[in-house]
Amino acid sequence: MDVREGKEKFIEAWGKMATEWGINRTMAQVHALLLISPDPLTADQVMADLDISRGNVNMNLRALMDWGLVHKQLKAGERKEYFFAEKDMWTVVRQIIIQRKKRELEPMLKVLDEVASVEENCPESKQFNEVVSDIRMFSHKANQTLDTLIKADSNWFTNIFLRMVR
Amino acid sequence: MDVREGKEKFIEAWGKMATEWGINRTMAQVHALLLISPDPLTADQVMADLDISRGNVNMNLRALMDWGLVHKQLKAGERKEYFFAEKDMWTVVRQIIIQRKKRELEPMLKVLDEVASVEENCPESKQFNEVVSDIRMFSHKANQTLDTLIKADSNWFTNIFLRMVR
DNA sequence: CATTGTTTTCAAATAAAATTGAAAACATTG
DNA sequence: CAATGTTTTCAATTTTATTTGAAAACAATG
Repeated sequence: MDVREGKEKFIEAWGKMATEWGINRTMAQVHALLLISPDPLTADQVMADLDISRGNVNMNLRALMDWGLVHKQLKAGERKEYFFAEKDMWTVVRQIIIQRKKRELEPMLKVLDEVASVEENCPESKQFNEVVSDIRMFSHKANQTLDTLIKADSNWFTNIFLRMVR
Repeated sequence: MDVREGKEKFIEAWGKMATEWGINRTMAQVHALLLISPDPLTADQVMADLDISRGNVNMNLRALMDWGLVHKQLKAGERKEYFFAEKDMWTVVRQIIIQRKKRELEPMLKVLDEVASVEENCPESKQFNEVVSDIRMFSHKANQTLDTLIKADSNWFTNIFLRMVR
């Protein structure tokens, strides 16, 4: 297979997977493009490569920087801004965990904690409390585990994987 | 807090979280409603409780059954069909892992394996192969780990959590 | 401080996804 | 097998999310 075909397939698959995980397809494609590019790219290059508008590129590059997955690089003597993606996969995954945890898991935990104070005086409230308590414990455990994961280094992560499949 | 308020908050939060994970909000709300209901519900009850159309209820109930999160119950002497959700959280999570792995991770692995055969003859293809190889290894490891998780029982899962945060 | 190159913004347009509702299909019953 | 209760389907509609593109803002340069 040649690089061009490989790149296309990869960018397409990365974008498709993203939509299944609630992430904008184009944002993921910009990310994929930068991931596999050996050098930083300008907004114009991304525009041309993915055939999308300047505004779209700008918005998605900013979003990717918010997620900590892409960084800006300024080249001496040039006015254009260059962008490159974090390439180390463990750092990428860690960054995604940090952001999704903060944006999604933590607000959910807050709601679960609030909602755990329902008084129990009928079958309806009994079932409700049981399920909420179950999900709540589960989520708090997941939260702790993710905190540990975030602090861990790449090797430790690999070790956990190995330990789990053993 | 009273049950009504608790239920509403929970259903809303569950639906919101779902959209952030690429799952239809209504599907998640139907799931939430059945999760916290002490008894199986008919399509009509779901319709009334969530104030959505019959067609919508039908489609989402079928989708939830596809995911293995909801089951049908037939009551003797009644023509209506009743639906109830799997309540055990570990089973719910396992079911979601099984389905998402099959629908998303495995196709992605297939693409990564295909695309790993790019010949390496320029900086572009070198960078491409490095990134793909990295993601590929990572994903295969994740896949193995998930297989182990799926086979594991609830206690084993708890133990892993505990082991990881220790 | 005007010119030029570049980035950012955001209202409007477009595209994608979800929902409705009425008709059709199906199933049970007498 | 007609009447009735129930589920399923799907074209049309509505809602939501994404994208565009042109104007405004910004920044560097002479």
